[in-house]
Amino acid sequence: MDAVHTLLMDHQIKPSYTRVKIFKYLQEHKNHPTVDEIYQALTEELPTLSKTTVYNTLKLYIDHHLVKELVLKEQKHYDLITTPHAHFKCDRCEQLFDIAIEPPALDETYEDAFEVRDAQLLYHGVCRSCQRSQA
Amino acid sequence: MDAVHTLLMDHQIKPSYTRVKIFKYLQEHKNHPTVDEIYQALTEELPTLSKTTVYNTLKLYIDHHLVKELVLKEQKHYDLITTPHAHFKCDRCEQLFDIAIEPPALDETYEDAFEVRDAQLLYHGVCRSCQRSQA
DNA sequence: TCCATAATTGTAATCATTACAAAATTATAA
DNA sequence: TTATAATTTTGTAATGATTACAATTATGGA
Ligand SMILES: [Mn+2]
Ligand SMILES: [Mn+2]
Ligand SMILES: [Zn+2]
Ligand SMILES: [Zn+2]
Repeated sequence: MDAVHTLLMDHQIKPSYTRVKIFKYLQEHKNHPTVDEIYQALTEELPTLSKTTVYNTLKLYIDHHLVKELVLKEQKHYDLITTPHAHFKCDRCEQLFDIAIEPPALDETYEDAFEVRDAQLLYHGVCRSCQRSQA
Repeated sequence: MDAVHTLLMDHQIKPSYTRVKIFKYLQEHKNHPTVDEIYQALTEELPTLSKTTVYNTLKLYIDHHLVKELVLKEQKHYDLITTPHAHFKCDRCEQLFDIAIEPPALDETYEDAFEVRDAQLLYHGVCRSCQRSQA
């Protein structure tokens, strides 16, 4: 038996050959690969693999909280307020709210490894009025 | 004299009619409008306005740190590590690094206004090796 | 007025993501 | 096994925001 098999089965996901391959690729490449990187890497071993399958499979894993999507950009928004603050985006109504929290500074561990020029802190969830307008 | 005029002039930006209009729109709409929203709102008053101009003008303001771009999504990346942590993205080499910082929790002020389901903390800048490979 | 420069426009290209229907595979039951 | 249903995978086309770029227009000084 395979650990990935049992993990997927625990989540009611049928461990098809392709799905297991994609999962194991993520296990062996923790450096936040893109869809294209996953596709390019696996297409040798799985010559009939399609990119849609990679998208579909990742969506499946994300829905089961087995994989996290790093959402780094989207339709851009513009803010005249250039002082540090955070934002909350409602996943229902798509509204964007200001949050008066500053992104934390990097501590000594990272201080000389990275020169930070900008930080973005984004919360996702459901805003109050959208919570109410549900049952 | 106009405050926007002088502000732009201070930044060596010629305060053309269009540029002033776009800037004032941002001043009067602080809710993080998109390019399309800006364009749609101004196209009545400026019938010959083009979206490219909106893009160009915003880029100009961003370069002068008069406007901040909210980068909320981009080519997606996938992370098998679903526990809270932050990321640093190098603007030169595009590499993505893990940072062992948890996004701060929302305090009482926001606690019952927003139901947070996810948080993303992203730092931008230049990584060590890219700093070195410069003069 | 003439000319150089800058600003603006419009269209086409790019490219990641999504939609969707067809094809292939797998599971289930007769 | 064979038929049938359900699921998985595929391939292509659509979407839509952003960018590239060349053409056009406006501006300001000589
Ligand atoms: Mn804001
Ligand atoms: Mn990570
Ligand atoms: Zn909402
Ligand atoms: Zn770098």
